[in-house]
Amino acid sequence: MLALLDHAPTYGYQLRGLMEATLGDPWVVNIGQIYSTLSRLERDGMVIRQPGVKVDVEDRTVYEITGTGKAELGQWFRQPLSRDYRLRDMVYAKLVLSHLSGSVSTEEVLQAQRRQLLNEMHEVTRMRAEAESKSDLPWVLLLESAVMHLEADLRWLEVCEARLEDLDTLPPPQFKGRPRGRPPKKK
Amino acid sequence: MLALLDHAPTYGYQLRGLMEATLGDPWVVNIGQIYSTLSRLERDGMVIRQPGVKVDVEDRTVYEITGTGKAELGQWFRQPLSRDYRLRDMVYAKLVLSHLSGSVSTEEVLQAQRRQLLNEMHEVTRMRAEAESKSDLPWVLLLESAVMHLEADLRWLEVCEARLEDLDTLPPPQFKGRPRGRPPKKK
DNA sequence: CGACACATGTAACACGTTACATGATTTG
DNA sequence: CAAATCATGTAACGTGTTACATGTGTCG
Repeated sequence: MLALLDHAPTYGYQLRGLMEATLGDPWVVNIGQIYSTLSRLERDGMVIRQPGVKVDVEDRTVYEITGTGKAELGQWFRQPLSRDYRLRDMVYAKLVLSHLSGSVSTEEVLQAQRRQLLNEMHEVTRMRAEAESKSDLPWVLLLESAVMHLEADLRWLEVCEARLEDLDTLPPPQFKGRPRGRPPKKK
Repeated sequence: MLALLDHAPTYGYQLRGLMEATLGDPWVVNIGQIYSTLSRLERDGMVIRQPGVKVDVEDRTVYEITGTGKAELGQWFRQPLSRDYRLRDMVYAKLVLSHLSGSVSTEEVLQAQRRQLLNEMHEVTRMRAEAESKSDLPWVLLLESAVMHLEADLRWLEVCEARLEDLDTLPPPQFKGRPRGRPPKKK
Protein backbone atom coordinates (compact mmCIF):
# COMPACT_ATOMS: atom_id res chain seq x y z
CA MET A 1 0.00 0.00 0.00
CA LEU A 2 2.84 2.39 0.75
CA ALA A 3 4.33 1.65 -2.67
CA LEU A 4 1.02 2.39 -4.36
CA LEU A 5 0.59 5.61 -2.40
CA ASP A 6 4.16 6.55 -3.28
CA HIS A 7 3.23 6.29 -6.92
CA ALA A 8 0.25 8.59 -6.44
CA PRO A 9 -2.01 9.62 -3.52
CA THR A 10 -5.44 8.03 -3.59
CA TYR A 11 -8.35 6.96 -1.45
CA GLY A 12 -9.15 3.59 0.05
CA TYR A 13 -11.57 2.18 -2.42
CA GLN A 14 -9.33 2.94 -5.34
CA LEU A 15 -6.30 1.55 -3.53
CA ARG A 16 -7.96 -1.82 -3.54
CA GLY A 17 -8.53 -1.64 -7.27
CA LEU A 18 -4.96 -0.55 -7.90
CA MET A 19 -3.71 -3.40 -5.80
CA GLU A 20 -5.56 -5.88 -7.90
CA ALA A 21 -4.54 -4.22 -11.16
CA THR A 22 -0.89 -4.11 -10.11
CA LEU A 23 -0.41 -7.43 -8.36
CA GLY A 24 -3.26 -9.56 -9.63
CA ASP A 25 -6.11 -11.56 -8.17
CA PRO A 26 -4.17 -13.24 -5.37
CA TRP A 27 -3.73 -9.90 -3.65
CA VAL A 28 -7.37 -8.96 -3.60
CA VAL A 29 -8.22 -8.27 0.01
CA ASN A 30 -11.43 -7.45 1.80
CA ILE A 31 -12.12 -3.74 1.41
CA GLY A 32 -12.47 -3.36 5.14
CA GLN A 33 -8.89 -4.37 5.59
CA ILE A 34 -7.77 -1.52 3.37
CA TYR A 35 -9.34 1.01 5.68
CA SER A 36 -8.12 -0.55 8.90
CA THR A 37 -4.61 -0.80 7.50
CA LEU A 38 -4.77 2.83 6.40
CA SER A 39 -5.75 3.77 9.95
CA ARG A 40 -2.77 1.91 11.34
CA LEU A 41 -0.45 3.49 8.79
CA GLU A 42 -1.81 6.88 9.75
CA ARG A 43 -1.35 6.09 13.44
CA ASP A 44 2.28 5.20 12.76
CA GLY A 45 2.90 8.35 10.74
CA MET A 46 3.44 6.56 7.46
CA VAL A 47 0.59 8.34 5.70
CA ILE A 48 -1.49 11.48 6.23
CA ARG A 49 -5.05 12.00 5.16
CA GLN A 50 -6.16 15.05 3.25
CA PRO A 51 -9.79 15.35 4.24
CA GLY A 52 -12.42 16.44 1.79
CA VAL A 53 -10.38 16.43 -1.37
CA LYS A 54 -12.30 16.68 -4.60
CA VAL A 55 -11.69 13.79 -6.97
CA ASP A 56 -13.80 13.92 -10.10
CA VAL A 57 -16.19 16.42 -8.55
CA GLU A 58 -16.73 14.25 -5.47
CA ASP A 59 -15.25 14.21 -1.98
CA ARG A 60 -12.81 11.43 -1.21
CA THR A 61 -10.61 10.91 1.84
CA VAL A 62 -7.31 10.85 0.04
CA TYR A 63 -4.18 9.53 1.73
CA GLU A 64 -0.65 10.60 0.95
CA ILE A 65 2.63 8.96 1.90
CA THR A 66 4.82 10.88 4.37
CA GLY A 67 8.58 11.17 4.69
CA THR A 68 8.52 8.51 7.37
CA GLY A 69 6.50 6.32 5.05
CA LYS A 70 8.94 6.80 2.19
CA ALA A 71 11.83 5.92 4.46
CA GLU A 72 10.03 2.78 5.61
CA LEU A 73 9.20 1.88 2.05
CA GLY A 74 12.79 2.34 0.95
CA GLN A 75 13.93 0.11 3.74
CA TRP A 76 11.41 -2.54 2.80
CA PHE A 77 12.62 -2.47 -0.78
CA ARG A 78 16.27 -2.67 0.11
CA GLN A 79 15.90 -5.29 2.84
CA PRO A 80 15.93 -8.69 1.15
CA LEU A 81 13.40 -11.26 2.27
CA SER A 82 14.54 -14.31 4.12
CA ARG A 83 13.46 -17.58 2.55
CA ASP A 84 14.24 -19.76 5.51
CA TYR A 85 10.57 -20.01 6.40
CA ARG A 86 10.95 -23.19 4.40
CA LEU A 87 12.46 -24.60 7.57
CA ARG A 88 8.99 -24.50 9.05
CA ASP A 89 7.52 -26.38 6.16
CA MET A 90 4.15 -27.91 7.00
CA VAL A 91 4.50 -30.79 4.57
CA TYR A 92 7.70 -31.78 6.30
CA ALA A 93 5.94 -31.60 9.64
CA LYS A 94 3.16 -33.79 8.32
CA LEU A 95 5.52 -36.45 7.07
CA VAL A 96 7.51 -36.60 10.29
CA LEU A 97 4.43 -36.50 12.50
CA SER A 98 2.56 -39.12 10.48
CA HIS A 99 5.51 -41.37 11.06
CA LEU A 100 5.24 -40.73 14.78
CA SER A 101 1.49 -40.84 15.24
CA GLY A 102 0.76 -43.90 13.13
CA SER A 103 -2.88 -42.94 12.60
CA VAL A 104 -2.05 -42.83 8.88
CA SER A 105 0.89 -44.17 6.94
CA THR A 106 3.58 -41.76 5.86
CA GLU A 107 3.29 -43.27 2.42
CA GLU A 108 -0.35 -42.24 2.23
CA VAL A 109 0.39 -38.66 3.25
CA LEU A 110 3.12 -38.49 0.67
CA GLN A 111 0.95 -39.80 -2.15
CA ALA A 112 -1.89 -37.43 -1.33
CA GLN A 113 0.52 -34.52 -1.39
CA ARG A 114 1.97 -35.64 -4.71
CA ARG A 115 -1.46 -35.82 -6.30
CA GLN A 116 -2.19 -32.33 -5.05
CA LEU A 117 1.05 -30.97 -6.47
CA LEU A 118 0.42 -32.57 -9.85
CA ASN A 119 -3.03 -31.00 -9.95
CA GLU A 120 -1.64 -27.60 -9.10
CA MET A 121 1.11 -28.01 -11.67
CA HIS A 122 -1.51 -28.73 -14.29
CA GLU A 123 -3.53 -25.71 -13.31
CA VAL A 124 -0.56 -23.36 -13.12
CA THR A 125 0.93 -24.33 -16.46
CA ARG A 126 -2.47 -23.78 -18.02
CA MET A 127 -2.63 -20.31 -16.49
CA ARG A 128 0.89 -19.56 -17.63
CA ALA A 129 0.06 -20.44 -21.22
CA GLU A 130 -2.95 -18.16 -21.01
CA ALA A 131 -0.88 -15.32 -19.56
CA GLU A 132 1.74 -15.76 -22.25
CA SER A 133 -0.88 -15.51 -24.96
CA LYS A 134 -1.95 -12.22 -23.42
CA SER A 135 1.66 -11.03 -23.02
CA ASP A 136 0.97 -10.32 -19.37
CA LEU A 137 4.63 -10.38 -18.38
CA PRO A 138 4.36 -9.85 -14.60
CA TRP A 139 1.77 -12.57 -14.34
CA VAL A 140 3.91 -14.90 -16.46
CA LEU A 141 6.86 -14.33 -14.16
CA LEU A 142 4.83 -15.09 -11.07
CA LEU A 143 3.47 -18.29 -12.56
CA GLU A 144 6.97 -19.23 -13.63
CA SER A 145 7.98 -18.97 -9.99
CA ALA A 146 5.09 -21.15 -8.94
CA VAL A 147 6.05 -23.79 -11.50
CA MET A 148 9.63 -23.87 -10.30
CA HIS A 149 8.63 -24.30 -6.68
CA LEU A 150 6.11 -26.98 -7.55
CA GLU A 151 8.86 -28.81 -9.39
CA ALA A 152 11.07 -28.47 -6.35
CA ASP A 153 8.34 -29.89 -4.13
CA LEU A 154 7.76 -32.81 -6.45
CA ARG A 155 11.44 -33.66 -6.65
CA TRP A 156 11.66 -33.40 -2.89
CA LEU A 157 8.83 -35.87 -2.45
CA GLU A 158 10.80 -38.27 -4.66
CA VAL A 159 13.76 -37.92 -2.36
CA CYS A 160 11.57 -38.52 0.68
CA GLU A 161 9.95 -41.57 -0.83
CA ALA A 162 13.31 -43.04 -1.67
CA ARG A 163 14.32 -42.83 1.95
CA LEU A 164 11.10 -43.87 3.64
CA GLU A 165 12.54 -47.19 4.79
CA ASP A 166 15.50 -45.40 6.33
CA LEU A 167 13.05 -43.23 8.19
CA ASP A 168 11.22 -46.24 9.61
CA THR A 169 14.37 -47.59 11.20
CA LEU A 170 14.98 -44.43 13.18
CA PRO A 171 14.12 -44.37 16.87
CA PRO A 172 11.23 -42.09 17.87
CA PRO A 173 12.45 -38.77 19.24
CA GLN A 174 12.61 -38.61 22.98
CA PHE A 175 12.39 -35.82 25.43
CA LYS A 176 13.25 -36.96 28.89
CA GLY A 177 11.88 -34.52 31.41
CA ARG A 178 14.55 -33.75 33.92
CA PRO A 179 13.35 -33.53 37.53
CA ARG A 180 12.73 -30.07 38.88
CA GLY A 181 15.40 -27.93 40.35
CA ARG A 182 18.62 -26.38 39.34
CA PRO A 183 20.48 -28.58 36.88
CA PRO A 184 23.71 -30.15 38.13
CA LYS A 185 26.79 -28.18 37.22
CA LYS A 186 27.76 -29.30 33.76
CA LYS A 187 31.33 -29.99 32.91
CA MET B 1 0.29 -30.90 19.01
CA LEU B 2 -2.54 -33.31 18.30
CA ALA B 3 -0.11 -35.65 16.58
CA LEU B 4 2.22 -35.56 19.57
CA LEU B 5 -0.66 -36.17 21.98
CA ASP B 6 -1.83 -39.01 19.76
CA HIS B 7 1.54 -40.63 20.24
CA ALA B 8 1.29 -40.32 24.01
CA PRO B 9 -0.57 -38.10 26.48
CA THR B 10 1.61 -35.47 28.16
CA TYR B 11 1.58 -32.10 29.81
CA GLY B 12 2.28 -28.67 28.36
CA TYR B 13 5.85 -28.14 29.32
CA GLN B 14 6.90 -31.50 27.95
CA LEU B 15 4.90 -30.99 24.76
CA ARG B 16 7.13 -28.07 23.95
CA GLY B 17 10.23 -30.21 24.44
CA LEU B 18 8.78 -32.99 22.31
CA MET B 19 7.93 -30.54 19.60
CA GLU B 20 11.50 -29.37 19.43
CA ALA B 21 12.87 -32.92 19.61
CA THR B 22 10.55 -34.09 16.86
CA LEU B 23 10.52 -31.19 14.45
CA GLY B 24 13.65 -29.25 15.31
CA ASP B 25 14.56 -25.73 16.33
CA PRO B 26 12.36 -23.91 13.83
CA TRP B 27 9.26 -25.16 15.62
CA VAL B 28 10.24 -23.94 19.05
CA VAL B 29 7.41 -21.73 20.22
CA ASN B 30 6.90 -19.61 23.29
CA ILE B 31 5.77 -21.84 26.13
CA GLY B 32 2.78 -19.60 26.74
CA GLN B 33 1.45 -20.44 23.33
CA ILE B 34 1.45 -24.13 24.20
CA TYR B 35 -0.94 -23.55 27.08
CA SER B 36 -3.24 -21.18 25.24
CA THR B 37 -3.42 -23.58 22.31
CA LEU B 38 -4.16 -26.45 24.67
CA SER B 39 -7.01 -24.41 26.14
CA ARG B 40 -8.45 -23.83 22.68
CA LEU B 41 -8.09 -27.49 21.79
CA GLU B 42 -9.88 -28.39 25.00
CA ARG B 43 -12.60 -25.85 24.26
CA ASP B 44 -13.10 -27.45 20.83
CA GLY B 45 -13.23 -30.95 22.27
CA MET B 46 -10.01 -32.11 20.64
CA VAL B 47 -8.31 -32.93 23.93
CA ILE B 48 -9.34 -33.58 27.53
CA ARG B 49 -7.30 -32.85 30.58
CA GLN B 50 -6.72 -35.39 33.30
CA PRO B 51 -6.20 -33.21 36.37
CA GLY B 52 -3.71 -34.14 39.01
CA VAL B 53 -2.03 -37.05 37.32
CA LYS B 54 1.16 -38.24 38.85
CA VAL B 55 4.12 -38.17 36.49
CA ASP B 56 7.39 -39.12 38.12
CA VAL B 57 5.95 -38.63 41.60
CA GLU B 58 4.74 -35.11 40.79
CA ASP B 59 1.41 -33.63 39.71
CA ARG B 60 1.10 -32.63 36.09
CA THR B 61 -1.95 -31.49 34.13
CA VAL B 62 -1.83 -34.14 31.48
CA TYR B 63 -3.81 -33.81 28.27
CA GLU B 64 -5.12 -36.64 26.16
CA ILE B 65 -6.43 -36.61 22.62
CA THR B 66 -10.14 -37.38 22.18
CA GLY B 67 -12.03 -39.17 19.44
CA THR B 68 -12.89 -35.83 17.89
CA GLY B 69 -9.24 -34.90 18.02
CA LYS B 70 -8.18 -38.12 16.35
CA ALA B 71 -10.72 -37.57 13.59
CA GLU B 72 -9.46 -34.03 13.07
CA LEU B 73 -5.88 -35.24 13.04
CA GLY B 74 -6.65 -37.93 10.51
CA GLN B 75 -8.29 -35.35 8.27
CA TRP B 76 -5.30 -33.07 8.57
CA PHE B 77 -2.98 -35.88 7.58
CA ARG B 78 -5.06 -36.96 4.61
CA GLN B 79 -5.84 -33.47 3.34
CA PRO B 80 -2.92 -32.39 1.14
CA LEU B 81 -1.57 -28.88 1.53
CA SER B 82 -2.06 -26.36 -1.22
CA ARG B 83 1.15 -24.77 -2.44
CA ASP B 84 -0.46 -21.95 -4.35
CA TYR B 85 0.41 -19.48 -1.66
CA ARG B 86 3.36 -18.95 -3.96
CA LEU B 87 0.98 -16.81 -5.96
CA ARG B 88 1.17 -14.31 -3.16
CA ASP B 89 4.95 -14.22 -3.23
CA MET B 90 6.37 -11.15 -1.50
CA VAL B 91 9.51 -11.04 -3.62
CA TYR B 92 7.34 -10.85 -6.70
CA ALA B 93 5.35 -8.04 -5.11
CA LYS B 94 8.55 -6.19 -4.32
CA LEU B 95 9.85 -6.42 -7.85
CA VAL B 96 6.62 -5.24 -9.43
CA LEU B 97 6.09 -2.49 -6.89
CA SER B 98 9.66 -1.23 -7.07
CA HIS B 99 9.11 -0.85 -10.77
CA LEU B 100 6.01 1.22 -10.06
CA SER B 101 7.22 3.31 -7.16
CA GLY B 102 10.62 4.27 -8.51
CA SER B 103 12.03 5.02 -5.07
CA VAL B 104 14.53 2.25 -5.77
CA SER B 105 15.51 0.51 -8.96
CA THR B 106 14.11 -2.94 -9.62
CA GLU B 107 17.65 -4.00 -10.43
CA GLU B 108 18.75 -3.05 -6.94
CA VAL B 109 15.96 -5.01 -5.27
CA LEU B 110 16.79 -8.00 -7.39
CA GLN B 111 20.49 -7.92 -6.56
CA ALA B 112 19.84 -7.54 -2.85
CA GLN B 113 17.54 -10.55 -2.94
CA ARG B 114 20.09 -12.59 -4.86
CA ARG B 115 22.80 -11.83 -2.31
CA GLN B 116 20.44 -12.90 0.45
CA LEU B 117 19.61 -16.17 -1.28
CA LEU B 118 23.28 -16.95 -1.86
CA ASN B 119 23.98 -16.36 1.80
CA GLU B 120 21.14 -18.61 2.84
CA MET B 121 22.25 -21.24 0.39
CA HIS B 122 25.71 -21.19 1.92
CA GLU B 123 24.30 -21.50 5.40
CA VAL B 124 21.84 -24.24 4.54
CA THR B 125 24.33 -26.42 2.68
CA ARG B 126 26.66 -26.11 5.66
CA MET B 127 23.87 -27.23 7.97
CA ARG B 128 22.99 -30.08 5.67
CA ALA B 129 26.55 -31.36 5.69
CA GLU B 130 26.51 -31.22 9.46
CA ALA B 131 23.19 -33.06 9.64
CA GLU B 132 24.46 -35.72 7.24
CA SER B 133 27.54 -36.30 9.38
CA LYS B 134 25.20 -36.87 12.31
CA SER B 135 22.87 -39.07 10.24
CA ASP B 136 19.93 -36.91 11.30
CA LEU B 137 17.72 -38.02 8.43
CA PRO B 138 14.62 -35.88 9.05
CA TRP B 139 16.75 -32.78 9.39
CA VAL B 140 18.66 -33.67 6.21
CA LEU B 141 15.39 -34.01 4.32
CA LEU B 142 14.13 -30.65 5.51
CA LEU B 143 17.37 -28.94 4.55
CA GLU B 144 17.25 -30.69 1.20
CA SER B 145 13.87 -29.08 0.65
CA ALA B 146 15.26 -25.68 1.59
CA VAL B 147 18.13 -26.10 -0.89
CA MET B 148 15.77 -27.01 -3.70
CA HIS B 149 13.57 -24.02 -3.10
CA LEU B 150 16.51 -21.68 -2.80
CA GLU B 151 17.74 -22.99 -6.15
CA ALA B 152 14.31 -22.37 -7.60
CA ASP B 153 14.34 -18.80 -6.28
CA LEU B 154 17.79 -18.15 -7.71
CA ARG B 155 16.86 -19.50 -11.12
CA TRP B 156 13.71 -17.43 -11.04
CA LEU B 157 15.68 -14.28 -10.33
CA GLU B 158 17.77 -15.08 -13.42
CA VAL B 159 14.61 -15.26 -15.49
CA CYS B 160 13.40 -11.97 -14.06
CA GLU B 161 16.69 -10.23 -14.70
CA ALA B 162 16.71 -11.42 -18.29
CA ARG B 163 13.36 -9.78 -18.85
CA LEU B 164 13.84 -6.58 -16.91
CA GLU B 165 13.93 -4.46 -20.07
CA ASP B 166 10.69 -6.00 -21.25
CA LEU B 167 9.18 -5.05 -17.92
CA ASP B 168 10.26 -1.43 -18.33
CA THR B 169 8.39 -1.08 -21.59
CA LEU B 170 5.09 -2.10 -20.05
CA PRO B 171 2.54 0.58 -19.25
CA PRO B 172 1.85 1.17 -15.56
CA PRO B 173 -1.31 -0.60 -14.43
CA GLN B 174 -4.36 1.59 -14.37
CA PHE B 175 -7.52 1.49 -12.39
CA LYS B 176 -10.01 3.99 -13.65
CA GLY B 177 -12.64 4.60 -11.01
CA ARG B 178 -16.04 4.48 -12.60
CA PRO B 179 -18.49 7.13 -11.46
CA ARG B 180 -20.96 6.11 -8.81
CA GLY B 181 -24.23 4.44 -9.55
CA ARG B 182 -25.50 1.34 -11.16
CA PRO B 183 -23.29 0.31 -14.07
CA PRO B 184 -24.84 0.60 -17.54
CA LYS B 185 -26.30 -2.64 -18.82
CA LYS B 186 -23.42 -4.43 -20.45
CA LYS B 187 -23.60 -5.99 -23.92
C1' DC C 1 20.06 -18.15 50.41
C1' DG C 2 19.95 -17.30 45.51
C1' DA C 3 20.18 -18.81 40.95
C1' DC C 4 18.18 -21.76 37.77
C1' DA C 5 15.24 -24.86 35.50
C1' DC C 6 10.59 -26.96 35.72
C1' DA C 7 5.72 -25.86 35.31
C1' DT C 8 1.21 -23.33 34.48
C1' DG C 9 -0.86 -19.89 33.20
C1' DT C 10 -2.78 -14.61 31.95
C1' DA C 11 -2.63 -10.17 29.49
C1' DA C 12 -1.52 -7.21 25.81
C1' DC C 13 -0.74 -6.45 21.18
C1' DA C 14 -0.63 -7.10 16.15
C1' DC C 15 -2.68 -8.57 12.16
C1' DG C 16 -5.59 -11.11 8.72
C1' DT C 17 -10.33 -12.37 7.69
C1' DT C 18 -15.20 -12.00 7.53
C1' DA C 19 -19.42 -9.94 8.31
C1' DC C 20 -22.13 -6.09 9.00
C1' DA C 21 -23.81 -1.07 8.88
C1' DT C 22 -24.42 3.03 6.39
C1' DG C 23 -24.88 6.24 2.81
C1' DA C 24 -24.44 8.29 -2.04
C1' DT C 25 -25.45 7.91 -6.80
C1' DT C 26 -27.12 6.22 -11.09
C1' DT C 27 -29.44 3.08 -14.32
C1' DG C 28 -33.42 0.03 -15.73
C1' DC D 1 -38.56 2.66 -6.96
C1' DA D 2 -35.11 -1.20 -6.77
C1' DA D 3 -30.81 -2.94 -7.85
C1' DA D 4 -26.06 -2.35 -8.31
C1' DT D 5 -21.88 -0.10 -7.55
C1' DC D 6 -18.95 3.33 -5.28
C1' DA D 7 -17.28 4.58 -0.80
C1' DT D 8 -16.07 4.60 4.28
C1' DG D 9 -15.93 2.53 7.95
C1' DT D 10 -16.77 -0.69 12.65
C1' DA D 11 -17.08 -5.11 15.18
C1' DA D 12 -16.05 -9.79 16.03
C1' DC D 13 -13.13 -13.66 15.75
C1' DG D 14 -8.91 -16.44 15.39
C1' DT D 15 -4.32 -16.87 16.04
C1' DG D 16 0.72 -15.84 16.56
C1' DT D 17 4.01 -13.34 19.50
C1' DT D 18 5.87 -11.36 23.53
C1' DA D 19 5.95 -10.15 28.17
C1' DC D 20 4.72 -10.87 32.68
C1' DA D 21 3.17 -13.23 37.12
C1' DT D 22 3.49 -17.02 40.09
C1' DG D 23 4.94 -21.07 42.23
C1' DT D 24 7.98 -25.48 43.04
C1' DG D 25 12.06 -27.87 43.84
C1' DT D 26 17.14 -28.54 43.82
C1' DC D 27 22.05 -27.50 43.49
C1' DG D 28 26.04 -24.57 44.67
